[in-house]
Amino acid sequence: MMSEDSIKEYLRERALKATPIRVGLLSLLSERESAIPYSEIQENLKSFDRVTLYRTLNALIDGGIVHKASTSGDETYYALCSQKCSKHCHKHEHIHFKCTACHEVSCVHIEQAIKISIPNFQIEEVSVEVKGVCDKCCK
Amino acid sequence: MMSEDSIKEYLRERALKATPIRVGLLSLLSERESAIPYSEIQENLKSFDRVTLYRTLNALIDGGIVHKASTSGDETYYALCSQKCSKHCHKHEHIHFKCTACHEVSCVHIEQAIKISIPNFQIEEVSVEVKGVCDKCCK
DNA sequence: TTTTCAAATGCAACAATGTTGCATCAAAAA
DNA sequence: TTTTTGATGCAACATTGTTGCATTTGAAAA
Repeated sequence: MMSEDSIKEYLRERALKATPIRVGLLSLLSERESAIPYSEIQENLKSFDRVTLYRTLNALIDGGIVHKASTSGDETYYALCSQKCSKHCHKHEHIHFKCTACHEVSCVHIEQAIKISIPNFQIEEVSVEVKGVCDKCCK
Repeated sequence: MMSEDSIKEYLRERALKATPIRVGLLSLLSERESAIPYSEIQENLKSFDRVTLYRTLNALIDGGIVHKASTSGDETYYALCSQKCSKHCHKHEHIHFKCTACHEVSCVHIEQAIKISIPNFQIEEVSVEVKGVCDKCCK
């Protein structure tokens, strides 16, 4: 959860103008712990043009503020990056977990690094998506 | 690489009629080692209706014969399942590797199982997608 | 505060992707 | 060969995503 002022400051730090749709998108993403599907973002920001929303999402992904999560399903989910990401370095040391019960997608930070090596292959990026039942639904 | 006859037999084993588009799709997928992007499949099978292709892909995925690979990029890739998959159990003990040089997507079988555990979460399925440079392009 | 200007927006038009209903056709079994 | 269930093709539609361009606006300079 971020205040409007801190969102604006955050945007300016990244050389992005603090426009209403950007502030709206970041508010939405920051007040939720889980990643949010595109359709829900669209619903929440439907006062803005659809094209503008696409451009906003791309601009914020480009700026290292937002990332796509769980693209393997039908819908694309979006979530805030940890503040360590930059324009040219989207590093996510977490996995995306999609709960098959509540359908929430969350970014789970894991202790052990995932290391994969394949002979003669040069690994640049590993993304892991896990499906199952989350702690809330396991109760 | 599978013969037309073995493809037909394979389909019937799974209670799927051996129609021309299904045989065509499976021929295409089996004569290639890597996963194939939708656009290329579409191009190869353009004599068939676009709708029929979608239904064919879904039917074969449903039947445990084909799976989607590397959905996180822009395009969906498709590949043959190992013959162990069934209608209700798509188990893939491999990762999807997308080469950033040649853009080929391949299913790489890895020795060590990927085990991920998160406290209080029940894990059902783990999918791993790796980007980097493949052995052919590393030379 | 007002001016300035690059960047962001909204709109129109388009392209690609994916889905549904329905009449017709064909694969596989009787 | 006939039958029948499931697959196909076509039309129409829905969603997702993109591009060009005129207009507006955020933020910095005057």
